[in-house]
Amino acid sequence: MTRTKTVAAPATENLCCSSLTATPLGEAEAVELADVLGALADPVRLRLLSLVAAEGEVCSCALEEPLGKSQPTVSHHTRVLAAAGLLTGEKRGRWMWWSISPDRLAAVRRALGGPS
Amino acid sequence: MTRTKTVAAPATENLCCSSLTATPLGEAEAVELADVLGALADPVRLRLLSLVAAEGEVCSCALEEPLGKSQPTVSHHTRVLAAAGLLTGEKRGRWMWWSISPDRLAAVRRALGGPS
DNA sequence: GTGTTAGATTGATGTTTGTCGATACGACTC
DNA sequence: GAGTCGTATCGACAAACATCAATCTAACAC
Repeated sequence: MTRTKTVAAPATENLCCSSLTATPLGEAEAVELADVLGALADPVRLRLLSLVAAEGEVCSCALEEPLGKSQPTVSHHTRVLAAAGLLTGEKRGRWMWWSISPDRLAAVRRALGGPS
Repeated sequence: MTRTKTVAAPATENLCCSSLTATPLGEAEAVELADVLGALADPVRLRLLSLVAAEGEVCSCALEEPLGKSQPTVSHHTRVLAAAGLLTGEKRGRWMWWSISPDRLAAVRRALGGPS
């Protein structure tokens, strides 16, 4: 009956109150923000995010070819992005469907000194 | 007579036209953006940027203590940030003064899907 | 049940990165 | 000139990371 299971909890970070350009960043906040930015700081993951954003929702199997990476590598990258809260995965039958978490990306922009 | 010398060219990247949420990101654009994000994806560098942003202009020597890092390490991080175009250095006498390049940070936010 | 397929996990490997001690360079003072 | 002080660079080392082949798991079809 094609069960549905949501996966990859949005990590424990909240990323809510820090801003580069505002008050001096605390150690813990810096580590949090660096983690998310680290998830973004890879060309393959950026293109992956971009593909998902363009389609709205993408199956894992539809990522290997445009990215030119092996299946384990794609799985690794989706995992990293999901752990950073940037991607949300939902398993439907045999397929894993990914969509982006727009709030999370907005939080990163805000932490980078964007409009609150 | 205390010469002034500007240092650290803003790198060759322009980072002008790419946006994660718009059209699919090309390989080259992804690498460019990943480079800048990689420069940001470090807790020490984030705190360094934050310190500079708070003060407006900071001497290298005033960074070692609040960051808790050795002089070569601080020099390494300022170099990485300057190479990414996020920091601008100006040597005045024996001291190196750093300030942030706000345009660059704004470009990163835009590339991350912010308002154009 | 068997076979097939999509995805995750494991293990290994080569590369990159953060860190610091030692040293070299440049600007100043005397 | 000699000495001092702030930075940059070099070399080394450990930790983190991207990648893929091999394997395991889960969901289907028959």
